[in-house]
Amino acid sequence: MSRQTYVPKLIQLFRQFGYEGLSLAKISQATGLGKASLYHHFPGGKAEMAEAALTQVNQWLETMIMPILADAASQPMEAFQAMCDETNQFFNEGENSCLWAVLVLEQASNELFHAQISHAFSQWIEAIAQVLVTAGLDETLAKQRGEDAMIAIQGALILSRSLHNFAPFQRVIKQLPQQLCQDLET
Amino acid sequence: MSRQTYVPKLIQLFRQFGYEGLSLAKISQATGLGKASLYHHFPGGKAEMAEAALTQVNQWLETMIMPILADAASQPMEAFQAMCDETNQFFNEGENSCLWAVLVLEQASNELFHAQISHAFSQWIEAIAQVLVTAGLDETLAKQRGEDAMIAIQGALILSRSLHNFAPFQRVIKQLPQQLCQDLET
DNA sequence: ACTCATATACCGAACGATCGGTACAAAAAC
DNA sequence: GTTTTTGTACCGATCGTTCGGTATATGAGT
Repeated sequence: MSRQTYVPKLIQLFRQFGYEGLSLAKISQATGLGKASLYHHFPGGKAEMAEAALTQVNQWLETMIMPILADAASQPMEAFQAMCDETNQFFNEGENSCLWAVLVLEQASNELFHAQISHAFSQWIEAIAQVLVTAGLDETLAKQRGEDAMIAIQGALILSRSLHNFAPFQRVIKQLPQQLCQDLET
Repeated sequence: MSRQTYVPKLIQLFRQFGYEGLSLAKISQATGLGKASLYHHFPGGKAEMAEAALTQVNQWLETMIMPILADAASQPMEAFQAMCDETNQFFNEGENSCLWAVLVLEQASNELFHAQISHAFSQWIEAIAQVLVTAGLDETLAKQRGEDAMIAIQGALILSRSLHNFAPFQRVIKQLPQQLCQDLET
C-alpha cells in the first residue's frame, strides 16, 4: 500500500476532528496502520499527514475545478454549473466540512498551512474572475463575484453544519451559477 | 474576582485556539489564575469554561442584536445597518473568528454545544426574517435572506482569515443591509 | 472585644492517561 | 538476500483533573 492510499482517509479524519483534535491513535485505528507504519509513510509525523491531506485537496481544485473554468470562455453558465456540481459532490451535499476552513480556524495549523490555503482560495477566486472578465464583466466586479462564491460556499457549509440541515448548502449551490452570471450579456 | 471576570478572556482564547487546541496551561497563563483556581470558578473544567464563553456570546446576540431587530418594524434598512455595525465591532472588523464556527467544526465540541449554536443561528435568522415579513416580504424568501445573511458573515470571516485580508469581510458587512432590503417596497 | 466558624479565592504539586515521536527487531515482499 | 513494511515496547512531555492546603474576609456566639 502506497502512501497515497491513506490520504483520502486522512482528509476525512482531519476534516472531522481538526488538526489538534486528531490524535495519532485515532489515525492508527482508522487506517489500520501501526504508528511505526504511519511514520514510515509520513516521516514528518502528524504535520506531514495534514500537509498530504491538504495537498490532495488542493490537487482536487487543480484537476477537477480549474480545467472546467479554463475552458469556460464561451459558456460561463454551463461551466459554473459544472463547477457547482463537482463542488457539491466533493462536500457530499454539504455533509463534509471544508479542510481549508477547519485548518484556518486553528491557530497552530493556520501557521503551518496558511500559504497553501491562501493560495487555493486565491486561485479559485482568480479563475472565476477570469471567466467573468472574458464574458465582458468589469475586472473589480468579477473578482468580487469570485470572492462571493467562496463566501457563499464556506458560509453555507458552516450554517448547514450548525443547523444539522443541509438545505441551505443545497440552495446556495443551486443558485450560485445564476448569481455569478447575473447581468452578463453573453 | 468573580467567574464572569474571566469569561471575555475565555471567549478570546477559544476563538483563537479552538476547543481541543486550547489547553488549561494556556488558560492558566492567559488569565493569571492557577489551574486549581480555574476549577474553583468552573467546577466542570474545560467544558464548562467553553460553555460559559458560548453562553456569553449568545447573550451578546440576545442583548445587542435582538433588540435592534425587534424594534425595526418601521425602518428595516436602518435596523440592518445598526445590526451590521454591531456585528462588525463584535468581530473586530473581521479579525476575530466566530466562536460558533470554531466550535461547530470540531467534532468533540460540536456534540457538546450543538444545541446552543443551532439555537443562536436560528434565532438570528428568524429575527431578520420577521423584520422582512413585517416589511411585506414573502415568508419563505424572508427566511432565505436571513440564512443568506448568516452565510455571508460566516463565509466572509473564513475567507478573510484565509487570505489574511479583511477587505472581503468589510465589503460584505457594508453591502449586507442593501442586500437584505432589495425589492422592499417600504 | 475576642474568639471561632464559615465561605471565598487562590495555589503548587501530583495524578493517571494520553500526547507525538522513536528504536529496533521480526516479518513480508521482492 | 536485501529492501520495505510492520508490531512492540518505550520515551519525555503534556493533557485535563484532583488533592491538600493557605490567605483573607465576613459574621456569629460569647
